[in-house]
Amino acid sequence: METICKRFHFRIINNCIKRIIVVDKHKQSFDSFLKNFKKTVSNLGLKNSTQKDYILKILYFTDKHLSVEDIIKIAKQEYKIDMGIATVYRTVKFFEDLNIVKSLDIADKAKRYELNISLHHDHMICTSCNKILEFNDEIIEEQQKEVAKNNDFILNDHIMTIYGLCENCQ
Amino acid sequence: METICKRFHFRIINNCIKRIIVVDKHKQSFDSFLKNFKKTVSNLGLKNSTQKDYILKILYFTDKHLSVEDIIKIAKQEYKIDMGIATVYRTVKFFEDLNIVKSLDIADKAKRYELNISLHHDHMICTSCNKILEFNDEIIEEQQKEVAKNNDFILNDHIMTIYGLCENCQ
DNA sequence: ATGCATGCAAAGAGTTTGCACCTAA
DNA sequence: TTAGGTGCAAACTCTTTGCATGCAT
Repeated sequence: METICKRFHFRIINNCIKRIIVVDKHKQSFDSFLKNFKKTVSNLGLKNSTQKDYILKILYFTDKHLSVEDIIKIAKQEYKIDMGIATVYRTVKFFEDLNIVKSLDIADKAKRYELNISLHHDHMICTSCNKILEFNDEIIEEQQKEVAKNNDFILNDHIMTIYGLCENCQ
Repeated sequence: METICKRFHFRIINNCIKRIIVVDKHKQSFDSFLKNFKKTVSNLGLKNSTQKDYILKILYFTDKHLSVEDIIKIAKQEYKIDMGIATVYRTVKFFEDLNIVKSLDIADKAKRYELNISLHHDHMICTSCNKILEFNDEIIEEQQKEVAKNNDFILNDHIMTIYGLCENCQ
């Protein structure tokens, strides 16, 4: 059972959703996303910058979970732009505050960042090759609400990460 | 529906299990646990030390998730022992390798450690007061296996953390 | 013109490592 | 006796901050 969800560029396999980012197809939606973002920044009384734009663009057009160093490297290689590390840290933090970016802790290593504009999903991390797979499972989502309710806890967010061996590393 | 599981010092509420560590009751079981641990260390051709013993004891007799600094503080206050920070880092890492300790990443802060000798459980963290509640939910556990299976992933471990507001902070 | 944003470098926080000394076996 | 353990300090990695300058509005 496999369906392709064109709208969100997700492939749905047995209730699990893997994100497939098809860069070119996003082009148009990115432009409007960026425009919208810039407006939000203005409305907050803050200033736009090419750095913010590029960091957003880099996060938008990747299927990976990037560290701050990754972002700087991509900016340099793909866009021939040098960005100060402090700027990138400040910007991803700002994006987190705006709730358009989520951070992900991977054992021992630097924090990684990803855009938070698609469906909520969780992660499977291969402990051998460090590959990150994404999934979304309705039953787990529902059951979490149940658990929170039973503990008088107001659920705002959650992280779920499965560690193991991916197909190739077994 | 509420049962008390005396053996493991857990209270079971609506399928959710909260750990209640009753320190005194553990006394006897700790002694045998420690004995067993020391034997394991010997069998590995490694050496025991009072530092290892105390770190194990501190982790055993707490219901909190301790950072390395916490462990040093408790050692000093409760047991009048000074331990080098490097020793504590090395020891908790060693415990992790032995699979008797698990580490827990909390946003932005130092890693926290807990013993891994009881039932598997996950965490709910209050974003207001930082309190950590533990829970275990069979449906979620099962569904994770399902997800892993559907993605050709061999599940070894997982982390699940719910963020929200606890009863008191709402 | 104003005030937020940037980049650099220095400072901080958390963790690891080298080394001389100590101690369990 | 000797291999591993410990504590100190230095090193390292990741992240934050202060400040002069740059740039969007």
